Amino acid sequence: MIDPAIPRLYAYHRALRESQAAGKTTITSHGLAALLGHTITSTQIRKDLSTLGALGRRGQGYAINPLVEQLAWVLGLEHDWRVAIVGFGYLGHALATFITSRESRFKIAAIFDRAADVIGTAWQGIVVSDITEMERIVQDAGCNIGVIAVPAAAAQAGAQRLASAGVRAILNFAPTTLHLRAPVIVRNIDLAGEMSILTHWLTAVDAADEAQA
Amino acid sequence: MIDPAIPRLYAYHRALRESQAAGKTTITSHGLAALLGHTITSTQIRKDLSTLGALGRRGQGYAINPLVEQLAWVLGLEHDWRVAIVGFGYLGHALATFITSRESRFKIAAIFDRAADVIGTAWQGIVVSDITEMERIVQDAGCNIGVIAVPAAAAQAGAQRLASAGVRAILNFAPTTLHLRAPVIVRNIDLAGEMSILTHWLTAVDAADEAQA
DNA sequence: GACTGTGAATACCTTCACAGCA
DNA sequence: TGCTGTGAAGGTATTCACAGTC
Repeated sequence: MIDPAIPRLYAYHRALRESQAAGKTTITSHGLAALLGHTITSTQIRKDLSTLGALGRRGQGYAINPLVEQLAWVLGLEHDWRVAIVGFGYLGHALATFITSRESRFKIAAIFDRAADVIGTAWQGIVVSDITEMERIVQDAGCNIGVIAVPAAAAQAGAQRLASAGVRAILNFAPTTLHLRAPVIVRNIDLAGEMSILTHWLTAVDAADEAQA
Repeated sequence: MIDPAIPRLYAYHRALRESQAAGKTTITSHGLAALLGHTITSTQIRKDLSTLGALGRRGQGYAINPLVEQLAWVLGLEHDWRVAIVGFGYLGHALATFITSRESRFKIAAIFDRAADVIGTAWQGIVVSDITEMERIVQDAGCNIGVIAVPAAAAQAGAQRLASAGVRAILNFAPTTLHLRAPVIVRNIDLAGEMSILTHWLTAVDAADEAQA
């Protein structure tokens, strides 16, 4: 469903923009790999970039500016995107701040919560609305991306409302599987799952150490 | 570096615990696939589970209880883990709540921030300390997992402090590449990167629609 | 000399197909 | 019959090796 190159392309985009900000104008595939902490090989980088067209100069490296532009284009970062946040607790709040501060192409266009004491308050000029009004407000605001930041129990209902309002891309922070039939892409960010990867690795390393001793 | 089966195993673990809570005692690979919204095939599930040992009964399915135990063991969820949170803004706060509420094996054992008005305040009995004191406090508290929830500019310094205090697993929410030489596993959760995957997909779908029209 | 671009080789992961059991 | 467990097949992503270019 999703090409594994895309997250890499985004990583390049980010690293290159940092280089750009630092005043660099060209970079080699090796240099980029170093910026990324050698989590990606230079060969991989060249393969990925070559699929975007031949943007490098043999013997020289890549010109950063056109590369950043090309990557932004492929990643869909040339449009503006309007984001609806569902759930405005600490997490929702953090995400709203994060999204707007980092990537100017993303605008928070609607915020929803269920708690009476949160509804009606405003954040950056956006009034928090009741979840039951989602369909109407999401459509009026023209949101095309939804972020689920509610507890697991409320996630499915929230996602359905987003989908029926026409949102086709959802970032889900609730630790539950969303069941949607519509053509919606869902990215799950499962904190506990990520923690498990760490704990698995830690125990695996410990076991290896003991076996060696 | 990390086996792609691990996130799946965690997904099984989660779904099975839900089944357990619902009073079920056995499940088939098909049933589990359905719980997961068919994001994983039943064949894949059987392959994964068979690597843990032959836990199923042919013709019957799997007994849930031993399976959950086995999965917890493989994932390292049998120990208790002590987590240090670096950065206690909205995000750090959200993560602290999330981690403790969800998985009883994870205890927040130390919290750090740089802002004077946050240092000294307490959360669930844990006093927020200055980042400069990290080495000592992390070691005293016996933290084995660190969570980076500070802005990108401060992430590298925080991670280095964690690593030098002996933390070997870091969950990084800052949108930057951490450069650590020690044997530390880092999982990056890059919100903007995830958003890019969505925007790429949305633009790709739009392009396909237009081509068809 | 240095670095890109890419066909070929490899390694990896997933799916298929079916044997084995209750 | 129903479902697991698994060798074999298939597909996909990564790495290698080197030709091509500045």
